[in-house]
Amino acid sequence: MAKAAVQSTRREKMEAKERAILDAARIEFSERGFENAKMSAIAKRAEVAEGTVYLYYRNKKELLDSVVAQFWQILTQGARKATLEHTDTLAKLKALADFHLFELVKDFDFVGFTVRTRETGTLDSPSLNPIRGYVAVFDEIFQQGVDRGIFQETAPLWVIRDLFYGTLEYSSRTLHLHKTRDAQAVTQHLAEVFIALYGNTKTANSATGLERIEERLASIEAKLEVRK
Amino acid sequence: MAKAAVQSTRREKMEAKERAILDAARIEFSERGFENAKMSAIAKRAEVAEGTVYLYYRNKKELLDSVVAQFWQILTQGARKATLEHTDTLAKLKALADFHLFELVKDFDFVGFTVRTRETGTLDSPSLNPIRGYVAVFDEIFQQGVDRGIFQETAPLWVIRDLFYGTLEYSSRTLHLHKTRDAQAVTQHLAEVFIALYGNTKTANSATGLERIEERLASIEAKLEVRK
DNA sequence: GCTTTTTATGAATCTGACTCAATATAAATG
DNA sequence: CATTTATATTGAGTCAGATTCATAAAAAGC
Repeated sequence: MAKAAVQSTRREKMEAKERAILDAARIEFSERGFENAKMSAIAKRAEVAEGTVYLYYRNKKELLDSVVAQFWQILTQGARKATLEHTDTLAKLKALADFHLFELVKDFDFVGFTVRTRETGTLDSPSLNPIRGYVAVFDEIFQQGVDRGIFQETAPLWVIRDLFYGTLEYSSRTLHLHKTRDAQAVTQHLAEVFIALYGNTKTANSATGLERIEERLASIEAKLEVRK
Repeated sequence: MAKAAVQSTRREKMEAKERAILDAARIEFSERGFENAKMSAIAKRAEVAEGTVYLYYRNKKELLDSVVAQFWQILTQGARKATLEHTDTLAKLKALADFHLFELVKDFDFVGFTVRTRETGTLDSPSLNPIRGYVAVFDEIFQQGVDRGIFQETAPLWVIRDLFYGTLEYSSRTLHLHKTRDAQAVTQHLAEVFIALYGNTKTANSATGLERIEERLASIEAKLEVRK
């Protein structure tokens, strides 16, 4: 009994230390960026010796990876929560877009180097997994829309997903640069894109059906044009 | 005369040296990435002493900024060239998308840290100007489409632009990770987005025989699908 | 030619990531 | 509880590489 208690205390101590280092790193990286973040400062913030950091993380880069992974995990939780508050698929999508964009702009400086990590990572890099979990949130919502018959997959899912996240991520940069611009304009527009492009005509009335036909015709014309 | 010749030779020498350093830096950064690029290696490649680099560029970061600026300038030239080969606005847009995506995927590792520079830069950072020049290419094409009456601005231009570049940039990451995926799927889809969303549908038809028309449309779409 | 100004050099400095021999702490054993 | 063994922590020392600066070379001015 006593033995178990001691052991768990030991493990807990180490876990607490690891968490302290990770928290310290997140703060340091956020405040200074990757280059200017000092391992010594992280160690001091976490109240451990410099060498101790290296017992938990192989090097600075790996520490960053862990911080980034944690960031995406927390983001995923938030996205799931924000999304569950709605039942309508389009409302869910809008909520996800709003949440995502808001978070990206809020933690902009931080997200900056999470992106870089993604870039330098290879396909099977473990640092990609949290991001996979995050994009899955979108996939599930869209799939639900298809199941419910209000969306149709007019393009490969990954293409649609990339349009969604790509637009939001890029927009977060411009919104960061131009504080006066309205984030709602982006998500609102994105919602319209989804209605116009993937909205299923079966549920529509005859008046919007006509518009859909015109769009489909235009789309076909474009395909023919491009193919030449 | 002799004096002028000497002066110009001198300036030319310095300009050549500056170019040599910039070229050396571009190669070194491309091959090793920012972190692993060594200033000493850049100096050696440019055949100057290490200290000389610092006469032309304040530090490593500023050297990177210059390389990035050059990159976007060259990209802008290429985009203009690719775009001028078409007269139809939609074809121009498609060409720009294809060019942009192709270049991003090709120089993916390099683009990686150009993005970071953008992120860390402020609104009036000079390193942003080349990117401004680049996005202007899109703006001009879209504006032309509006003038010609085939596009309508259903959202603020910056929102539309961000959707365009955001989708492409994000997709370039996906394409880089999944080599098997087809870039055409992205640009094709993007072209459809533009038709569906911003395409001007002035030419309305009477609502008679709606179902017959829809049947024929489905048939045509199916044929197109098969041809892929 | 000689003086002044500009440009180039690379050894020396400085910073910060990372290592490792020494030390402390906890668990196991008797 | 004392002792041995295993594990965790420390921080001074190493090392790589960016940046500086006293000195030298080259060019311009006179």
